[in-house]
Amino acid sequence: MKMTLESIRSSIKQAALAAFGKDLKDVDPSIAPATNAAFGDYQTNLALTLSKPLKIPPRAIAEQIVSKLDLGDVCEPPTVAGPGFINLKLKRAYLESQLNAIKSDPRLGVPKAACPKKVVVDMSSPNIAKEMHVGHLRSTIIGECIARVFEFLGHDVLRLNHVGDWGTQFGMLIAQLKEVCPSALTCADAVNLGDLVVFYKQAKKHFDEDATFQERARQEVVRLQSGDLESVRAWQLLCDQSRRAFQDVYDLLDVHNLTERGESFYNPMLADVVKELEQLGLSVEDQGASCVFVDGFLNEQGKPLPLIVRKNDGGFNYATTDLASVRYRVRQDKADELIYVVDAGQAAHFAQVFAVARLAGWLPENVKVAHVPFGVVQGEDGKKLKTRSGETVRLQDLLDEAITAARQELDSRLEEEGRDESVEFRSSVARAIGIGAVKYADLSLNRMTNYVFSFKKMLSLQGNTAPYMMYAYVRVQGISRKGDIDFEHLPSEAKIVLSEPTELELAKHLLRLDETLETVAEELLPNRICEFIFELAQKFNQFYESCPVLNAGEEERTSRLILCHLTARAIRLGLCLLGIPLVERM
RNA sequence: GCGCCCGUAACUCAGUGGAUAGAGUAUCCGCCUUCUAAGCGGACUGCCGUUGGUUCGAAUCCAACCGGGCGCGCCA
Repeated sequence: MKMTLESIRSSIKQAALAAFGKDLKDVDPSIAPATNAAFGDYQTNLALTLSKPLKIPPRAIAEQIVSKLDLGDVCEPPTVAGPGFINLKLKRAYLESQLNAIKSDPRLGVPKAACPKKVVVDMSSPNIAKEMHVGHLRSTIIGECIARVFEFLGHDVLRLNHVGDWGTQFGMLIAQLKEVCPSALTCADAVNLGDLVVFYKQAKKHFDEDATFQERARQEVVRLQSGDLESVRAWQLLCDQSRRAFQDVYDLLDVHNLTERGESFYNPMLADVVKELEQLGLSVEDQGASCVFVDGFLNEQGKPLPLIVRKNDGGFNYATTDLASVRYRVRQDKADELIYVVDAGQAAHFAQVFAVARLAGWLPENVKVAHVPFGVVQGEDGKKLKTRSGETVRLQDLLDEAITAARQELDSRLEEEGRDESVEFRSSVARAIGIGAVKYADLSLNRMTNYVFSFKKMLSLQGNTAPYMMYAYVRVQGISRKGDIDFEHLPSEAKIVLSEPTELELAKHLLRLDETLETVAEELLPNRICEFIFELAQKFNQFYESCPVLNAGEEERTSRLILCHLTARAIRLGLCLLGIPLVERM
């Protein structure tokens, strides 16, 4: 359908040139979807924009453009409305031919990128020896969705997990374990992640209360950082233990190909990052720390705010690591686009890091960089989500609970409908619905807004939810079972014929998939995909309601079967890009 | 104090320069002898936080203010 937009654009532009001459050769034809279906399918407000520079009333401009306009077989004759809108309506025959063209296209008419890019997506980033929580959920699933969209568009995507696996807290933890649970430092599986979290909390308390323990913790940091074999081995065990717990969550969320490159990965580069900044004359010593000052960043006294790249104790911090990551991803990974899916609270930090990276020349102008921020997940009280007792909610528990709730819902519905289904069926459907509901509830909102986490809402199976989408898909599969239809092997000469209004609506929507995905890749907003498939599911249900499929006359029957199949494929693709599982029956 | 984000229907949210501002939920009224009613149709609901400004045109851009969230020099 991109072809459609392109061809309309160029037609409008040619008409404008023909009517008003070469001054308009750089004009943007500003084609937009119609604001109201009654006006047609697309509109342009070009005449209103041109009125002032041309000193001609907009309506007259619109009429002159229309008189020169040749839209061939694509649109009905254009009309001028209101103050000077030009309304365009796609021809039925054109829609039919477009659908006939995409029905045998595995990509549903979405072209691959002409210039594939290397895209690095920084996502998830949990901390070793800590539980994953809802903040990681957002980063993980938003990042995964963005990664899948770029991949589908033909780009080369590298998903990176910037885990928190380094820093002073490990000294604390190791010192504590030496005292209370030395086996954890020498053998695998002596403790699980839950135990580690407890030890971590003990360590923190101990650290705050006991000066001699503080000293021991610091020595452990030094030993670890100097590469002491025993310390490194202990650290690796801790990391492995956490990694296994993370993997359970990733499996549940269907996240794969996530390359772990934690903070420790960048250790060997940090000194050089700082050195290069010095050589470039970008950093200065201030209160014993090495700092880079960039215009426009101020602290609470209104004084210039530094980006500290080496602390006064000689150690490096996360700014150094993040700078190293930018440099490495451009130099070694040869990235064309860097995406950091990190909560909105880090916006200032990333702005500063990117600014310094630009100054240092590590981020050339042709490399795009984007911090993809997202809002906080709140509890019913409007504060950051916590359990009743004030603890962080474990992501694993949250997902388990969603599956359990979905299972209860399913069981009671099956009983109501008098259906007898196997345990395997029940668990796999409950899992798909539970996980799908949590993901969809998150991805369907604009990622910038904070949202209130509510099982009741996200598992409610009505409205703009994953199950609604799954249900539309299941309905199509139901047709296939009932009519013994093999969608993959419909007669190749079969043609789409559109007659009913709901068929036309569904057809037009199906043809807008590529515009949608292009927008998602530009704006990095997964909720646009949700919006697209939600409207698709709605239009399908309307069609399903008013157009019999299996009982229709022969030409219509096959045409509608194709329409059903295209819808199912589009929903499947949309959900797949969102990372949401699908079921054939539910 | 400074910076960033947010403020749209009773509720949860779409909507970043165009025509009468849209969905879902909730509420109410209809529709199952016909492919799964987790559905469809209809009704109801709005000083788009406030006040100014820019513009032919503003929920959208600018300024100030009010209310909420987050961040702001050695944690990451």
